[in-house]
Amino acid sequence: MNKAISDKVIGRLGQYRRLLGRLAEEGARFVFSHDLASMARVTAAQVRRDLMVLGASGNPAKGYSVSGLLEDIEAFLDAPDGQNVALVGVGNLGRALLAFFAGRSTKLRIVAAFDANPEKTGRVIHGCRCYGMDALEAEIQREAVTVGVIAVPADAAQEIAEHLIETGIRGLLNFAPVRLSVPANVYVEDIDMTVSMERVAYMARQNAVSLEKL
Amino acid sequence: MNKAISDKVIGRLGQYRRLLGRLAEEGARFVFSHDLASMARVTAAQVRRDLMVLGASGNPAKGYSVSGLLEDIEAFLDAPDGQNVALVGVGNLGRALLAFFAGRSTKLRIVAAFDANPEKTGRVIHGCRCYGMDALEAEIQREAVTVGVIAVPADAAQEIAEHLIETGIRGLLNFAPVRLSVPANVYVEDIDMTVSMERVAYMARQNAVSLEKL
DNA sequence: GTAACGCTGTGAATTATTTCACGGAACATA
DNA sequence: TATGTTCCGTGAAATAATTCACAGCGTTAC
Repeated sequence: MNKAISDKVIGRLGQYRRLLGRLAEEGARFVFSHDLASMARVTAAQVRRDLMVLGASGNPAKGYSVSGLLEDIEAFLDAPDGQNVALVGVGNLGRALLAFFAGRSTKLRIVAAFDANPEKTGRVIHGCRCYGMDALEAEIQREAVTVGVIAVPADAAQEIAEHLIETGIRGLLNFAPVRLSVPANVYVEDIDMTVSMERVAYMARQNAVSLEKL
Repeated sequence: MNKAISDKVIGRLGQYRRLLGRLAEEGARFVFSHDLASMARVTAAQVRRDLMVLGASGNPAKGYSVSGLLEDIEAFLDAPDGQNVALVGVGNLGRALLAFFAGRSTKLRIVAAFDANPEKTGRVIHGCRCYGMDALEAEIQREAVTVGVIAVPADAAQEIAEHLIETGIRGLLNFAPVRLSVPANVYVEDIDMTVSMERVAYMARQNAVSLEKL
């Protein structure tokens, strides 16, 4: 068995992919680890270590092939046929997410949205059709959805997570400010904007204070 | 000088605060570290270690005082008079953020929003007034804003970050999928939904695969 | 009054993550 | 072909984060 790769590495590989895409557009054929590193704000050693998991290898004189790396990262991160995503909660945030992800990637597609409010049912928002909560299981199975995005109020999130897990979903992106309780074989990534905002505020204050000390 | 506290600890303290608030509403007077731990999905030792930074202390028989801890965390995390926040970018995401944070906290207030599109200027969205980009500096200084939220397209983010930093802001919450280049005394927290989504998709796939191996 | 319990606070150990540092290889130049 | 340069790949070291584990204490029960 291959020794589990940490989520930090996965995240940085995603970063590198984006940067490489930009480089490719600019016509770059090769890139050095320290170039990628400075773009991603990490060290060159970190980049090289991250790329080790791909088995990709570079050339001491020219660096890494931009297109080669892109292919390697894609082969590593993406499912060959892509993965379908379902969004639950079509409020302000849900709609913003639909807009944000609409057409962004062919490998990750938000194929269905669900909302408890029946007024939303049947509408098509940023190319994505809305369903009532009662259609959740059937639609998720029909589309073979593997990832769920939770954009509902905090008090509804746990119930919806359980519902999604019942349908077989094993990955959740959770925007609700609660800690979900899920079985060990389900991966949850929390995007907790409240906590993030508080942290930035705290750190901003520290920086301001430490300046005064100079 | 007090040994810098890691951002992970700050984040968890924010979590604990939210959980304690909920406990207080339910009428709980005392809480054990393992209760808080199971709610926050961390270990009890982790909770106790995090609380050490507050200097707060619990009682071996009753645990920690809920209201006492709340006060201690507040004293630690919040600025006594609160902090003002400015949002740049009033697109789908920006509006969702305004809705999300509207009235949520008296300590962190989004007091102004800015957008390059002149149609937005003058509008009041979820209680927050929109200004043109030319008003940025004056308004930020008038309101003594200390935190900036960047919700603009990737290619505009760096320029706006620089502009915000020029006005004196030392903390940024960045939703644009780019790595900002900022001086060392500015704290940036990235919320990179693309990377998060890709990571969840990858992890979901791993979980699905590891199941097959059983 | 005192014994028993179960928790806190924390030094030490462990684990995870990042960085250092250097041998070896590919290319450029002459 | 030889030589120099620069970077890659990676074991080893360093650092950061988490968990273990236990002494000591407040409470409760008797």
